[in-house]
Amino acid sequence: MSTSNKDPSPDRYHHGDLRRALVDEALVLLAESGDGGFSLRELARRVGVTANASYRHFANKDALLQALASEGFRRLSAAQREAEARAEGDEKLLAVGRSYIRFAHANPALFRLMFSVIPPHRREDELREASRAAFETLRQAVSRGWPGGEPDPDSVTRAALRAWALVHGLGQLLLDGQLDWLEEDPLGLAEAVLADTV
Amino acid sequence: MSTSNKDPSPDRYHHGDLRRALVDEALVLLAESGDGGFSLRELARRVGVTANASYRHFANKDALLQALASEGFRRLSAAQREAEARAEGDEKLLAVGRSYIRFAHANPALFRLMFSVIPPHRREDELREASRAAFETLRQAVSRGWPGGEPDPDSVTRAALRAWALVHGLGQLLLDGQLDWLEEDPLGLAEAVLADTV
DNA sequence: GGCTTAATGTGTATGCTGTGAACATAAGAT
DNA sequence: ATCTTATGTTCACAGCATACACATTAAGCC
Repeated sequence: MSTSNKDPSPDRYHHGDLRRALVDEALVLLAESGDGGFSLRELARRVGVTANASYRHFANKDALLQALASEGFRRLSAAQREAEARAEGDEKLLAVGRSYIRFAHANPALFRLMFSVIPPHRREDELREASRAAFETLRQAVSRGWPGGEPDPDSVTRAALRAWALVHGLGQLLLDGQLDWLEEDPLGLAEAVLADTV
Repeated sequence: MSTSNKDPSPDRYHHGDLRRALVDEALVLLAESGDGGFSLRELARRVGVTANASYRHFANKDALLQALASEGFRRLSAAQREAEARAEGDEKLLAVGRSYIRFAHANPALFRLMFSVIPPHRREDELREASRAAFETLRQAVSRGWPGGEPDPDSVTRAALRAWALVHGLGQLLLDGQLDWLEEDPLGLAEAVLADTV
């Protein structure tokens, strides 16, 4: 399992696949630092390269963050699809909502990056597409869970929006620590409120 | 309209009431800068004082932010009470929810500061009390809107949590720009989804 | 009035950050 | 072998939070 397809010897001037190494380590660093303490310099230090080396692969810090956020949306989308596939009948939509909350809980800094740090109007192509696909996954789940036949597309969108707002609110409260005050564990509380509502 | 109760002449070494001046201008600066671009130095520049002067009144940047967040919770609480008082009968609870969303919309950076920038476990006394009071306001509204008589306190708390999650999610999506894609104005869309749900 | 003392603002310095420009080195094509 | 392009390094700069020593002012006491 070498870090590159060219099996480079150590201590060479050129890294091999610095771009991938940066993204991989950035996901780790982001998880460790909360999104405040994430710096390009610290990232470069960890990868074992100069602070400015990353500028050969990303125009600036924001471009790196866009790549991370895109990766996040792809993983969220995958998690939602798996949850829907695994659950049975009426439980499917609830399972999709739960997977959203769990994703937030498992990846707090990445979640914030995806939704709050980079607002939609600053998304570049890759990120725009990845986020669109993630919402579409949710919308499809809502559509397939529709009671009775052949729903009107606008109604589906509206319902998906409503479902999104709920799980997003729960996820946000959860990872802002707004739910840790009682004996219950916060994640469990969030999931219980979701189950109550749906 | 002097800046102090002592009516100081201009250009004096001592400011008069620097602490209040800092808080007031900080709220303006916060609104202008989004919460990323808020710096103590810029704030000091605007108030016409050295960067370090603020350290006589606040231990550090975080202490200043705590004061701002506390002020935010007091205003949110007041907005919710007014909304409840102004509305009629069944509309009361919906009006409270709407006021929450409107507060977020009108004060995006302050809202983020209150809920995301300073997590509950880092709140100092003043802020802890102010935030507690704001949630209590919402809880009371839910309690008074209860159908039938004498609700069980735990049920009320659970229902308040559910209502909170919904309006918080809508507010968050709204001010993250996640709702500006269609013809409709985002605030209107958020309020419509709220009205659908309640 | 004249003195002391505490409150408050200033100056200077440190170590972090993102990022631009010039340069060095390596890899590939001809 | 030489030229070109990709990639990493060095140096430089401005802005940030913040610590420390100092200057200035206001307030209390005689």
